[in-house]
Amino acid sequence: MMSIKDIARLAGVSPSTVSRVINQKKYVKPELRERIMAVVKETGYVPSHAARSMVLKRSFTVGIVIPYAFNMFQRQLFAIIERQLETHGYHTLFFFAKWEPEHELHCLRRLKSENLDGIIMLHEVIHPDFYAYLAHAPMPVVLCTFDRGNLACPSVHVDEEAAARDATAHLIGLGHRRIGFIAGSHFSFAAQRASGYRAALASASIAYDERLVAEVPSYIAEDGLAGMRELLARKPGLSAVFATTDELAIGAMRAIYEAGLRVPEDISVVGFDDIDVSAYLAPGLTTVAQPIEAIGRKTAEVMSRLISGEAYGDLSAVFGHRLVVRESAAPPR
Amino acid sequence: MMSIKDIARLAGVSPSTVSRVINQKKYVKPELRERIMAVVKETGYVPSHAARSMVLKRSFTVGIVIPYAFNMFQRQLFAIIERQLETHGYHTLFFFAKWEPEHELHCLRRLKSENLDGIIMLHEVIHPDFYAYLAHAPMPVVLCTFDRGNLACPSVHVDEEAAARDATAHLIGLGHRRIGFIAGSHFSFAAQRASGYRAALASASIAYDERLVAEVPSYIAEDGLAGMRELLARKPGLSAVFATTDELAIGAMRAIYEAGLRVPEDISVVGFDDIDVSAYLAPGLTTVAQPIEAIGRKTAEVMSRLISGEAYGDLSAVFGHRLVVRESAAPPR
DNA sequence: CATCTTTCTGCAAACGTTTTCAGTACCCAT
DNA sequence: ATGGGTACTGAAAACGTTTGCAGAAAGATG
Repeated sequence: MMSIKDIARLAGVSPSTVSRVINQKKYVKPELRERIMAVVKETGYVPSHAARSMVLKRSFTVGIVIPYAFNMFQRQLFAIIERQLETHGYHTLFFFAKWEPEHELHCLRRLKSENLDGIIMLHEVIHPDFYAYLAHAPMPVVLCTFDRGNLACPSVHVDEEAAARDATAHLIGLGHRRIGFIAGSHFSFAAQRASGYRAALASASIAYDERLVAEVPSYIAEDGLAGMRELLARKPGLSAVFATTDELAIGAMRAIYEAGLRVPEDISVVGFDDIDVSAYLAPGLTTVAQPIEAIGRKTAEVMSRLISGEAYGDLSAVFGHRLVVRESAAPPR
Repeated sequence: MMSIKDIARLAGVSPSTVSRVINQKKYVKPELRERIMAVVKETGYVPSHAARSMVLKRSFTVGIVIPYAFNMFQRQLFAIIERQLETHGYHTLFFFAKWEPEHELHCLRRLKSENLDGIIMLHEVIHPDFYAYLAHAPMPVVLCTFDRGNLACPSVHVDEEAAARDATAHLIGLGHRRIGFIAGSHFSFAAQRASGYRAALASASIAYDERLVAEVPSYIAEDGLAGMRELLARKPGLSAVFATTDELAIGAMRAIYEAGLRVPEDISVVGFDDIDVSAYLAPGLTTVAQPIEAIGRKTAEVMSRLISGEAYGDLSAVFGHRLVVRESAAPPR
């Protein structure tokens, strides 16, 4: 590949001058500038990122750690963050982390090797070494969609518990009393949504019944299908179900359909996240929407400010949620 | 950050020796090796990717160009490719390209700057400069999900036209005669699927009627909704519709639902891609499945072999498709 | 005409690695 | 003792950039 020396040779100048032209520094004779630019255009020369990042000791790149099996909410979110970071002048490097300590270590190694300008965690990890690194990382760290008390970095998220409470309360308000719950695992948002579910029941003086709860290992529609099948098999006489994510809700709706029942006539369904497809289902999925665009923008903005040297101060943000009422939840018959 | 010199100093050896230990070369006294490894462990030192890639003139990284607004099929596919590349020992760098020539140029610049070991195109581009670069790129290029005659690189894909023909023929076989089509744009797969639709009609001696065709700008459910609404508004008396992608089909199903009609009783729907969610819709979406796992594996394998120096020979692969019959298509009433 | 800026350019060092080369120390066979 | 491997180690160059420094040329000021 062409290097800056080749360009210098072709233009009959020194590499320093070429560098100055490329980086738009002052003090280069217009005539030379033009001649060099012409050579650059013609050869299609682009400076090596590696060399550049080595001498500048920064890469203009933000690393973003996301779950290997990201769900659609996360998919939308990281696309937004990527776009926003680009407008702030940063590239984005993705690190897919499996839910396995050793793979996380592998990720961590790469993370360290890339001398990033910042790290966005869109994913909670298991390995303590990972958190230990984040706590003392030489670059800013921002947590997105979750919080972690013992980590002193800003975090951007919604009040998951309150949101789940509202979703459940919506079903209660419609007159439901026997409300199933498809619970997720691993991540703190799952626990928070679960406790929102319980809190809503409690404030309506409805006893918590564990026969109404199915815990599933992951967040894909398949798990929602399995979870709902199990719930139906237990015959706890439920008239509604709240799922930890929209994808689980979609699977649950399928299970209800396969059981020969109808949504919402026989069983109401409420999800969480308001992923793109939820509005296009038939019936449309009632769900609680996170302000995904705002979360993504804020995350990128906070990161950008931290990189520019702003203090950690309190850049955290907790956004409000919004119940999106569609057709999948109705009063019980 | 810690550099190899720091490790050398701490272990009381020269950087060369540390390098040899890290890269598991022979000829290092076991005692030294241990001492150095201990320091590496303790400090959490990881070699700089930039410095490494500069001197080795390779980055062990494959770039993958995907559409900015990737659909769910592409999302599944790039996750598979990423996973496979990892097993081959390569990292993956994502380049999101918008459907705009200038943004493609921006991508191209980054692509050049990263001294990649290979490039996988999961996305067709517009700008001729981009193709010009690919044609003479100093690293292997593999096209995935599309082909391009004038580019001498391997490509991995299905026979889009045959697949679309089968999908349409399925509807014809069920007895449909007035079959709508929601056509996509930009990409060659859209044109190929469209010609498959026409070919199926032709072999059943059904006249092509452009009032049955709605062209949409993108591939999200929203476009399927709009396209189907338009088709219904034209009142061409259709009893079935074939959509260029599953996401368009989902939007179309929603439009049918909103019109107070039912799938498949009033209108049958067939999609293309078999994305994850299609199996969980109610009714399940009849669609044509691409062997996504095989496509992803093959793409990564071909890339890996090319990087290892294998000749371009004929590494291309055309995979077969499979019609997945679910409940969204039935005989007309 | 001398001096001082200002504008411009190139040399050389630095960034963090890998690898060639030259060397040292040791062992073994002459 | 001499020679020749073999096992090991470090100095130094190289990769492609940026930038501080020095110096040159030109213009401005006294």
